[in-house]
Amino acid sequence: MKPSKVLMSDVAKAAGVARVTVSRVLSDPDSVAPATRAAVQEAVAQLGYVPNLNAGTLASSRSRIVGAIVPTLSNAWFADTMDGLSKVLGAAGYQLLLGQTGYDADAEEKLVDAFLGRRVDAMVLTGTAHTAGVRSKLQKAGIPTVECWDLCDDPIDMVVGFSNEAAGEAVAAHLLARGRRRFGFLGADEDRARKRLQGYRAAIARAGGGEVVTRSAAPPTSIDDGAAGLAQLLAAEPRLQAVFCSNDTLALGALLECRRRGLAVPGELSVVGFSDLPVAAACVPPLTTVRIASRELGERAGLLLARRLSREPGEVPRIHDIGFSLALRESG
Amino acid sequence: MKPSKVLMSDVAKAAGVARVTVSRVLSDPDSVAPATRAAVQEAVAQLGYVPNLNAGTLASSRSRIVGAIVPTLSNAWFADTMDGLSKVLGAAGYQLLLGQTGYDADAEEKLVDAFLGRRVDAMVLTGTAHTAGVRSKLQKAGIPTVECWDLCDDPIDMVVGFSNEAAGEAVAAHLLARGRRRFGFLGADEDRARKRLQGYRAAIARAGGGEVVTRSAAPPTSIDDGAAGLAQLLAAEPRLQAVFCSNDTLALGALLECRRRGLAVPGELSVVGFSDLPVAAACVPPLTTVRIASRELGERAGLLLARRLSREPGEVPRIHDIGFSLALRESG
DNA sequence: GTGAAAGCGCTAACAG
DNA sequence: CTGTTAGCGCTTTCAC
Repeated sequence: MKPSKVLMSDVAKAAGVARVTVSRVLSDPDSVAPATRAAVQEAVAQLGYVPNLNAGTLASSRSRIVGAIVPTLSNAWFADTMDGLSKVLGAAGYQLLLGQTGYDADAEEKLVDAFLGRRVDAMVLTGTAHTAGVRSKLQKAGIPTVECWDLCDDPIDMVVGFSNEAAGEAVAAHLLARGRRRFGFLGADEDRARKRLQGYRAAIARAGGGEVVTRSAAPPTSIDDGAAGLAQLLAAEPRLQAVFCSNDTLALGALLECRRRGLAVPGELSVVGFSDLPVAAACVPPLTTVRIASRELGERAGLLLARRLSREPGEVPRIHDIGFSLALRESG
Repeated sequence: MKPSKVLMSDVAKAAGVARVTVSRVLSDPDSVAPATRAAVQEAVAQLGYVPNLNAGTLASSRSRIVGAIVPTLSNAWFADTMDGLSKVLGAAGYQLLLGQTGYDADAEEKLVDAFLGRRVDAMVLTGTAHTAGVRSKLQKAGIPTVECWDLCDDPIDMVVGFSNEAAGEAVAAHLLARGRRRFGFLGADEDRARKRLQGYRAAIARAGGGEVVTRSAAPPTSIDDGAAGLAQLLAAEPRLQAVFCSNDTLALGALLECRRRGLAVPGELSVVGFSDLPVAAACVPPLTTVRIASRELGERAGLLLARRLSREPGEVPRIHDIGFSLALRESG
């Protein structure tokens, strides 16, 4: 059976009014006289009327849908961001069209095309590295857009995130302060991880700290990647004193490998992660990591979009630094 | 600037054909003569035409969108299922409209209304416990629907999952075989966790195993809930020998609490989790848990829907048991 | 406060 | 293989 063939005109007839009136009751109840409104609402309930939102979208060119694109939902940090985003957007009456790129920039552009074809009212992207096409299409579309999980000077529209370079520097500074001298880095092979490495490396170089031994794995990275990566790092530099992992999953794997080898953490090796997953506080030893408020990041993005979409007074700033902090625990 | 005001008629004019022809080139290229097709494709590229999919949906009543509803994305198991679903659906040319209920059945019904209003081509729900309205609306809509993460005899349309009761029984059997006698259960306060408890309890009773001490927390549950819950369980029954947690997050918390108290696991207490998160194998001690192929579950759901949506020959079975297995590790 | 008319941009039939 | 004729079901003016 096809979707309830009850149309707005049926409701109108049942309530003894014109279609527009039904439409008004649905979208702006206060613009209709209480008695009329009640009659319409009853007819709607009686008939079980389900408005076809696509028709509405076509007529009004407002879809009440926002598109969001993440590399993968399997990384808890992105899932948390989407959780926050979806919650806020839902409360504001918007729905979430979600796509995954698998860390592929071309896949991202295809998703943008598809979402734009859907006439989404706004877009959320992950990161600030996109194809030229993504930038131009989004700018041409002129819809509110927020890029997440990083910062940059010339966002497509808005950015909400933190400086990945600065986070890397902060980790280096911390490790340096703890007296570590031989540094390693274990990363996912993607833009934001590379920026963390950049900051880390720069701060270490500035302090005269020598080379950073590096290994990276194709994202999405796993605990096993972390374990294997640490083994490689250790093979390349047996005297390694500290390793910064571009995410907590890798760090958990590194910790696991240390346990297997009987390598004392942080006694012989400091291990630092990134993003502060809940398990970071519960593992052995508790993981020192960079705390990112992933869910709040998504909520913030949602709030910004809701504000922009509501065409209310006031300019909305383009750059939103939500910062980060070091969660100092025992591993480093 | 509004979305590129290039219409299909503009493309048609530029290519010297009728609108339908453009439409055909876009939806079924082979149905158009090569020369015409090429001309149209060039015009599309030249003008940067972005078809308005909402207009198409309205005219054809096929949206190429599937709606999915989960309690929360913050639980890795649901996020993984959505990852698998989205991947498969994307490959089949469908997009994912995602909603979170926060474990609220009424919220679920509202989402169903909204999605149906969007004329989604199919729906994916979590669990088999829904309001009567959800059932009837979905059945009336007559779209392919799959319920996930559980099993039942009379699905709305299709189910793909496993028996939560049987999983609970299997855990009990395992613990019983290991000689445990005083059982506890730590659960999230939601349908599937309750079913796991049911099976667990039944199997224990059948073996003459006495009462099961129980504590539950409001979902989504955290590691802290697990730690606190174990403390409560121990307060109620200090001689506790085994605790089955309705998910790995709670189990991780329980493990943490044991460590704090110096309670030997599994020496003094067996701890068993559920879902087999990646960390389950990496924590200390490695967690015995019930392995659920969360991502494959989502892929399977996507495949079923794709098959049904493609109106190809062959009936599609309604009930799909993907099973579960015990991941026996050290904690229990 | 309510209604009438005129589309929104595309696809479904059916012709030719 | 291509074009013509009608809508899909709602919202938008602009009157009254």
